[in-house]
Amino acid sequence: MPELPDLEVFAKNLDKHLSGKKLKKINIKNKSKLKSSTKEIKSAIEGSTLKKIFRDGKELRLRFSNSNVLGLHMMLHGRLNYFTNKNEFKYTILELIFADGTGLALTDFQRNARVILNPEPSKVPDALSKKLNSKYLTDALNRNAAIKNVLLDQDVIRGIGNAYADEILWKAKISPFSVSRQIPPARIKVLEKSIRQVLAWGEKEIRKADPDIIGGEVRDFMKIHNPTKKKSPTGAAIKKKSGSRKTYYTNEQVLYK
DNA sequence: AGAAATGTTGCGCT
DNA sequence: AAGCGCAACATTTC
Repeated sequence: MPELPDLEVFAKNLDKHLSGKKLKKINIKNKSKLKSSTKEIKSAIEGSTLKKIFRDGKELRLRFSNSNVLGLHMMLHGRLNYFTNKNEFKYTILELIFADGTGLALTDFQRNARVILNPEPSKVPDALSKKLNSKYLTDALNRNAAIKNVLLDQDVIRGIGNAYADEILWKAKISPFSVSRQIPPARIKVLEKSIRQVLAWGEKEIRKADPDIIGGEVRDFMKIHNPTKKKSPTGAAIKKKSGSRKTYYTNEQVLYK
């Protein structure tokens, strides 16, 4: 269940481990969520050398020497696993086998992880991109939706998920239920900073906890979106609101409405 | 042992 | 008619 900081660490670790290797074979074990045909994917990248693995929004991308790109979206439960010789993981969606024998398997017990050949470039800024400046945010927030929903909207900003949205809003001292249009300009600037700071902090904490991680999750360092904590670092009681996703917040956050 | 978790899509209600 | 909330996806982990 990775969010942006997790994916950022995975991408860097995978890149270090796999870049420069030649892809010998790709086996697609589950086609249910596939947009392109197996044949198209195989002919696009088999025999090509992996140049770079990076993150874009909530996707991992593998770019090959012939410029073809394989996008991987983990959805809720997808994970990546290395193997040698034989892939014995359950729920495999696809496996990549490199010329030196290294294997990488994408697994998902829910079978929702997605594989996309040559994903369309998006105009929506990534949460860590420079295009996400105060002007963009001010325009994007000019609507009546709750601010948390705006942060989670991948058509507004790509990469923020449920847990980090709570952390970001606590840091910015904005209630998740604030009407985004009512947030004053000075607060929007604080929000902009908080997005970058919280995501960078998450990445650092994940790497500290598990330097070589390429799958799964590290969450226990979270200050607010954390079921084991009762109080924020500044001593306010953490409240929870259930919905389709749980929201954690405190009274330290101002409700603009 | 039952609830909670995570992202996206699509639908229905207001 | 924008915005919200819910169900579904299916299993693991606590």
